[in-house]
Amino acid sequence: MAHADEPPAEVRLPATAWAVLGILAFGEELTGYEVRQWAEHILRFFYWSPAMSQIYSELKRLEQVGYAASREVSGEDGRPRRVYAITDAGRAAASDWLAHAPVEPPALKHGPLLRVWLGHLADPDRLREVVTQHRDRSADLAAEADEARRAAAAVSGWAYPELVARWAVRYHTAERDLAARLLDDLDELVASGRAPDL
Amino acid sequence: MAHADEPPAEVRLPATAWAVLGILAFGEELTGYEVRQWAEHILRFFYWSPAMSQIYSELKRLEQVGYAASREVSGEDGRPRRVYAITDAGRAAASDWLAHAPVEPPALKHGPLLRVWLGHLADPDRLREVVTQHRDRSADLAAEADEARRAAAAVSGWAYPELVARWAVRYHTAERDLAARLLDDLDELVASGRAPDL
DNA sequence: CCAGGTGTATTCCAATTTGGAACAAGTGCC
DNA sequence: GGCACTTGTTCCAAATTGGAATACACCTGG
Repeated sequence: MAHADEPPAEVRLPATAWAVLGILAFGEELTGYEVRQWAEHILRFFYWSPAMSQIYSELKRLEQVGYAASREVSGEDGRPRRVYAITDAGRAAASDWLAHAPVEPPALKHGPLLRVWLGHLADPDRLREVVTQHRDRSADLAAEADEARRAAAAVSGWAYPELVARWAVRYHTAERDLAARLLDDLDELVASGRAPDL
Repeated sequence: MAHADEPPAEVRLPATAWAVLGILAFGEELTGYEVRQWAEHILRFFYWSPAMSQIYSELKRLEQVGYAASREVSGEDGRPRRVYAITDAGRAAASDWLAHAPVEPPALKHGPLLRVWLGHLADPDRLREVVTQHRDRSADLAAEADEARRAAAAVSGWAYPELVARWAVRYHTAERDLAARLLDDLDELVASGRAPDL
């Protein structure tokens, strides 16, 4: 039987919660809104952007379990806002999670590829359009990731985010190239006449 | 005011529903269980594997809106099972979706990278371990995708799935290489002594 | 000075999606 | 005959998402 003075059974949190706590772990006091902006800035290159509503509810949960603390402050405009900061317990829990939690494999939902997979139901020109769009979007993302990388490089203590941003540049560049090659394969398929009709 | 003989307002379905309908669109009558297996086989390389429960509920919904039809048959073992097939309306709706629905950008949740991003909270050896694991898993996935590619190549009419499988091989190979480079960057960071402490 | 747009900040809700367990019945192995 | 495994299906609670709604402050133009 478990006795009472064991370390409190680790609270099991979804990855999203850790991502939010991770943002706080960079040390600033942030509002939910600002957490959202950080997520948009960096996280989005490798980890979807959670909905506002989810960020706010995660912050509340983090506070409930003692990993974050909030206080009400009034901004320059006099409006009250609630800022959150990570606690020591939160930092410890995050470290523990990093050290011990099993790592989920990357989850990918690739809309453009799903379309190609069902290519037999579509017009070849439409497929080209879908893949072209994806290629261009990937190129844009790579450029944006590179800006994020430069921004991270300018901040001391952001060596890891910089590394991740460098990875993100390469990732989205690879996506661009993969899309370009897919486009070639698509053209070749159509040219060869082996494309199943719709 | 809309009049009654317009084409029925397109039912708005989540992408998952289209993926399931897409599996049926390859023409076979399948049980929910078999749909699941197909998803495991191919879809997983570029589109998460939905939960069993979700597949069954999507099938029911597809039947409700008339995109799929089911009948009860008894298998070789005499047990009753419900098989689903796509209808003409379903095929038309899928084509229409392919042709007109806006394409969601790929959604990625990269657990391993999230860990690296929070590297300042972790032991460098642990980070190496996480990334190494990811690199090896990617290599495995690339090999498995290559098998799927060969399987698809053997079936006539599967030109598009084959194309997608080829893309998947390249994608997971790229992931493997990206992980390897990240590992190098990690080592370099630690060697340079610029790694923020935990 | 008031309307309207934009940025900050937060909350609420319905629908989606997930994970997991539970149930059931056949098959193959020892 | 017992046991594990595969096929096949259902149910439920929880997590997650998206979207809209609500404020208030600031700025711009008429």
